[in-house]
Amino acid sequence: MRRAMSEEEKEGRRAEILAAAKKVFARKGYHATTVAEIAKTAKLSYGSIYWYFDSKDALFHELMESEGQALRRHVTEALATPSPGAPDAPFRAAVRATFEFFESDRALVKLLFRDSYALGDRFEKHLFGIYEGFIGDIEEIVASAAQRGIVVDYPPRMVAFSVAALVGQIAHRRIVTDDGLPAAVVADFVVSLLLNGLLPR
Amino acid sequence: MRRAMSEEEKEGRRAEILAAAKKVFARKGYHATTVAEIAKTAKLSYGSIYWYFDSKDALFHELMESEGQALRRHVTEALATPSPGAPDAPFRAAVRATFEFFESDRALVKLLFRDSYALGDRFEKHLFGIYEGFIGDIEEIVASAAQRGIVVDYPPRMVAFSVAALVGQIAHRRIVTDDGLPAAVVADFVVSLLLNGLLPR
Amino acid sequence: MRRAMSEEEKEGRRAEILAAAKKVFARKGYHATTVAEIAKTAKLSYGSIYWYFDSKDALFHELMESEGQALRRHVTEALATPSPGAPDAPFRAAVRATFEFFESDRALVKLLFRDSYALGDRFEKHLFGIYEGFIGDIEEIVASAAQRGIVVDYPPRMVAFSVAALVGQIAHRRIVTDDGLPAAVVADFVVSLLLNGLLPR
Amino acid sequence: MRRAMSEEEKEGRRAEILAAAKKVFARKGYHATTVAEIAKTAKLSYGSIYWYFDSKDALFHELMESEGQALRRHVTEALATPSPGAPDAPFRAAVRATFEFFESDRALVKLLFRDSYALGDRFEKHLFGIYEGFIGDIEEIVASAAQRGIVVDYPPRMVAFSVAALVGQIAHRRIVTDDGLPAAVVADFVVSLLLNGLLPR
DNA sequence: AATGAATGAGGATTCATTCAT
DNA sequence: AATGAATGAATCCTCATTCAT
Repeated sequence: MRRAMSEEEKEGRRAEILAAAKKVFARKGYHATTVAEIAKTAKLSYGSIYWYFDSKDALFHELMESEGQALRRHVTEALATPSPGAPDAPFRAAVRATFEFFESDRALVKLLFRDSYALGDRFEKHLFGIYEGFIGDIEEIVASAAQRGIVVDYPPRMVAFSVAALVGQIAHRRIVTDDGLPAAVVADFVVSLLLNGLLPR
Repeated sequence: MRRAMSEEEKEGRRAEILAAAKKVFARKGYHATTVAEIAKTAKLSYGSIYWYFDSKDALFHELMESEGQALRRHVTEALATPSPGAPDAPFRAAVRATFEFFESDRALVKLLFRDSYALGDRFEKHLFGIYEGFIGDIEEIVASAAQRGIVVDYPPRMVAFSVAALVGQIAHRRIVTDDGLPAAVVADFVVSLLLNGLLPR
Repeated sequence: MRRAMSEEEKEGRRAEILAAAKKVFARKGYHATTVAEIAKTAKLSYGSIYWYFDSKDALFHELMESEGQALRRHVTEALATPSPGAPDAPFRAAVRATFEFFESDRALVKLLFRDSYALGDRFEKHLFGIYEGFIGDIEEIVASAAQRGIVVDYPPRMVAFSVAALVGQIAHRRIVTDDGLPAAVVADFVVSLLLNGLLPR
Repeated sequence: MRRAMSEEEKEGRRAEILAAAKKVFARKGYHATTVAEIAKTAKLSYGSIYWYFDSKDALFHELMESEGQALRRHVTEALATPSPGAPDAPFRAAVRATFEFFESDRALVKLLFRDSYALGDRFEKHLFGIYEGFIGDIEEIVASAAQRGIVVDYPPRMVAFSVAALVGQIAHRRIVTDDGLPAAVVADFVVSLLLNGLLPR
């Protein structure tokens, strides 16, 4: 009989499984991923996954949740760094930070912009919970910018969603098709499109 | 029907099946859709589907193909209608036509912006064939606008993709979450964001 | 409305279908052969087979029957030709005729020595009806030879079966694997083995 | 059993499944046998078969392989036993051993001389690998006998095949039709036919 | 805690056969 | 007589989940 695992140990194991799952989901997509392969990648045996997670579904949900949080954390941190100069600087920084985060983590992009669609109704609600948190972060920036007249006066939630969607889609496309463009050019383009598009003329 | 069918009749039956499949796929998503349910929706028996299509996969591919073509046809037609006034009018018209087409066919949106991810590698290549056709149409407009100095000078394919992606994502979001906004407002917003974003200042 | 077919016409059609079936069964084996392919090979439409035959099974049975009769006819004719000389001449002739018939009709061999096993119990009884007829023909020769002291005194039915089986198996093997031997050598071998084996010392 | 199995235990379970499969295949033939029935016979649930074997096909292949090996082992052992007396004794012993093995295992005979034809091209190559091994064993005996002038000088592979085919066919016939003969008489007959047939006069 | 054998529901696909025309 | 669309039973295989050890 083995001794009880401490909470941290258990959390550590969970994190390992989540990391393995992320890798496999990203490579194969939700449906083509089997629990067996996640276990194998996590160097765990077949059924042990179920000691840490209730189901494949639950594992996926939790993965999405944690990835969503990581994304938010990253963007929030980027914004906390004071950006000098122009009044549109925070906005610019947020867009750039998001894009760069996506560029640095292709598996995340696959998860958010491909696999998140895999579960249909079963996930849609939950996904939107996560995603909406992120959108909400951006919304705040947008709203405050709008108040100061820096951004056109459209429903801020929609504006925020547009930002997230555009950055995400472009990042995803770059993974699937090779556009041959340097990341910097694409980042400039996205920032420029959104800034120009949203700043009042 | 148990007699020889003319080519048109046969095509008609195929179209019925495609329509049924579209309905079911849109409601449930690719994986949750069973061939049995498509058959039932098409008021056909199980195996008859296989008289008209080689497999569930093939049926899905063909559906995507035909939906992609319908989309392109719609946008192309909207552009053919001469739009009076400002030089950015064709561009504006294209964006609006796309958005309106999406608004008018929610199942199409589900198919293009959710189920198209369902097949993973098995479909990615084919999907991009279809989708890229559509992107290519937009690219032409963008490129010609860029030449005339109406649009900022960014890689036109990326610009085109951004347009398609943004319109699609916003339309999709409206289906999944109720944003409570009138279609006209959203259409204005999209057009404005893209036009302002892409026009040189 | 078409005029009634004469009996001969109908028989002709049946024969065409049987010929087509023989070709396809021989190429693919019973189970891998679909009724559709038989119809296609016979240049007939899908369901028409069922106007001439009750089922795939019945078609196969009838085919085997007619092939079995052809085989018997051939061997009987060969024996009717008076063979001069040695008293073992008729026996020799029968073996040779059988082998040559097999060499000349590879599809027949596939049918008799491969596909006849395909139906399991469903066919075993019937097959043995056919096959036993052929064995019976040989048995007569064997029995009369035995009476005249030309052949060893073993149960004639078993002797007859051995002859048929050996010739058949060797012919079959030549089709499946290329033994590189001229037919004449193989024929000599078979005749020699059987004759020596069965003649009293 | 829901605990880790040792390698031997696992092999044991595989062997149980193979035994169950042998029984069912022999009774029904390859195509009429369902995986469900094999599972039931092995007192396992449906999907468990797939824990041990990749497919029905693979199971069948492996079964044939192991049966082929058992056959060869048996004949080889019989030959290893020194047989006294006449120089043709080893040959006589081999034929007898083969026949007796067939008599003692009717399922084996069904498998080798009926079901081996069931898979068509999909199996022909593999079957011949197995069968040819067996033929090869006999060939060696034949070739050495031929060198010593004990056996007529015909292509030894063909001679070997003839031996195997004749013994097999006769054994198979005895299973399907009741010839009413004691095994000893049939064994004598086969040995006598082959020996006389193959010894030089 | 961990293992991996066992389970069985679920779903795609094939194809002989039927039958309206 | 002939057609070929329609039917649906039959079966293989996958894989999430359970559970004895």
